[in-house]
Amino acid sequence: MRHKIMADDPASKTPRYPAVSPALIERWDLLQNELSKKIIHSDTEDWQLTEELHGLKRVAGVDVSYPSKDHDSYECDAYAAVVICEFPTMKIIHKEVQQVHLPVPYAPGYLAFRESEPVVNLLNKIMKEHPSKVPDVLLVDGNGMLHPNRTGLACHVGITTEIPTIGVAKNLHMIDGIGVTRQMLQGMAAMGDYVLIRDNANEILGMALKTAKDTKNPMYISIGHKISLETAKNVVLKCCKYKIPEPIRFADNISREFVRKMEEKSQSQKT
DNA sequence: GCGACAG
DNA sequence: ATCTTGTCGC
Repeated sequence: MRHKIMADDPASKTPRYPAVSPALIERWDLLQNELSKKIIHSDTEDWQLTEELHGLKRVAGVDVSYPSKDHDSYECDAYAAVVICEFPTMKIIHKEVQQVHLPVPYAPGYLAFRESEPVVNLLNKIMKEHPSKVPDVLLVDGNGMLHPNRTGLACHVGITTEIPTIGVAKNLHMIDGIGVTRQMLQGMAAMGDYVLIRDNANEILGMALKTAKDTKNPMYISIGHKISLETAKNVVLKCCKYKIPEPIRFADNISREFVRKMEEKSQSQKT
């Protein structure tokens, strides 16, 4: 059962998010419950068979950045970016950036309905125009199975593109009251240390993973599609030079850069 | 009892 | 997600 979210609470003085209609939320829940049945929780690719990930050639990161003035409105324009890196060197071999229109707001638990379409479109473009550069695995900023309906953004993107995906979140999303306490994280000292996160039925949803030596907070990793959590952890660690895995960090930088340029341009047009 | 909630 | 300065440490 889901917790009530702030956007649905009319008594809230300062709603954190624009309201999404209950009817739409209901449809989204149904869609996610259907999608969750299609998730493949295990390794399906040859490169996933060894600890060294022999045969893994390309890892991509995706991100969407927003203009500061629009980020809290119902719909807005944004920039989506996909950066493909060579594995394991993390050298950028391809990037795609595109201005996109997002027709619905962010609502906790339903990020995919805002961001998955633009991301999938970019990946489709790559498959069509640069088939030799299609990534073997995709790191998605956000959650996979570590999600109220076990179907976060990474699952949506993985199922529609059929590319193995991993959810990589900087913050923990509240699920059925499950939190990660300081107590749970206190043993994590070295890069690669982790704590499994389970739901009330004791099913493993993901993990808190220490991805760099000098970070206080872990990253939250979960599977999206066509990969095991163990392999997902392995991929993420091998992509990390800093706290954020390189492909996501690059995609973040590039999409932000485009937002900045867009804002400068609209500013100069006013004057 | 209230509040917590990926980006 | 975005707004933002300095500051502590290797």
